[in-house]
Amino acid sequence: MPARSRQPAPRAPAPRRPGFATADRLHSAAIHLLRSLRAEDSASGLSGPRLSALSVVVFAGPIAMSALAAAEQVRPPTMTRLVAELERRGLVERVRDLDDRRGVRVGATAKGRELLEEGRRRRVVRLAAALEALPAAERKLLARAAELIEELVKPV
Amino acid sequence: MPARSRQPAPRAPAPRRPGFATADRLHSAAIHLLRSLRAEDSASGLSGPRLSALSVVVFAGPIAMSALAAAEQVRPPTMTRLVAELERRGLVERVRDLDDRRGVRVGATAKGRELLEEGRRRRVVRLAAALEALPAAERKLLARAAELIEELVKPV
DNA sequence: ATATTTAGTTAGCCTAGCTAAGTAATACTA
DNA sequence: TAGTATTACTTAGCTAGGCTAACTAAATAT
Repeated sequence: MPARSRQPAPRAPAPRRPGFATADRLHSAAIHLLRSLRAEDSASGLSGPRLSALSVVVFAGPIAMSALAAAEQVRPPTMTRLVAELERRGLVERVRDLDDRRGVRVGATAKGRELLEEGRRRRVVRLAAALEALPAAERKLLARAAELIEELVKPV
Repeated sequence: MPARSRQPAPRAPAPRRPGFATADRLHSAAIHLLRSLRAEDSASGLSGPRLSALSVVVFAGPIAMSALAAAEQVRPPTMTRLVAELERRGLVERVRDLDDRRGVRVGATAKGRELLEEGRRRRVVRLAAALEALPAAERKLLARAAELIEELVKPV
């Protein structure tokens, strides 16, 4: 389904499976949650794909182009271009791999790391602020829900 | 933060607010959940933006171009092009507004409605299948979490 | 030594976003 | 009521981000 649809999807006419209605609600909630946080990203000055690629570089340390492309689910030429732009902005560095000189290792610069951390903090702080309005029990419930979702998704 | 990052974001070094850690986990979980379902969309033969626009047309009935653009958070010219393509494929129809003949009403065709419903069903069925592996109590917890999230997000 | 495979890049195409400018219809106002 | 301003949408033309195909260089296998 569309990652950016504005309205909740029309409810299923006949939920044939036990978890169908729950799945539908959870799905919509995830869409709406991420949409509401996305607004924070514009402050970074990076587009979604660039920010996403940077986050993998920061998280996964110096990483090969091919691995980075796979992580971002794009083809190598797309990643070549994204990394070229991040490098131009001084957010990442490309270093020839000494063991295999066909290869390249992409690593984050201090500037790249800082930019990413600020952006992530903005998103999460915004969500955390909303969570503070909830009773502790409901925050707890959401934390547990997050765990369950990660487990559901992991094997897929 | 990037909507499509592959890994969980690095954990916060010092969660200064009560809900910070929960916010961080929930945020990652939502990203991972939607990413895992996105694979189902390719079966529709429509790109994300086209599918998303179609879903609004199906859900919000015959709708003005400007309203559709606003719903999708894009500018009118972008929507003109998306709708032109959906129309070419026989998924929507554009009808001149009789009351205000500057305007256009975009409505879904039967074909468009069917295509959308199939796609949504694929996504939700996939998630529902995963949910069935959980005890009823945990499914219940997730349903409640979805409600809480919708409320958190609504006023934003 | 040569052939094959692998890692990345370059070239060139399409889709999706944008702004600016144009057209046609409506609404205001003097 | 003539004329101006506003509104709804489209067209033109730009950039970014996705793709495949084809190239270069290095490593590996025969």
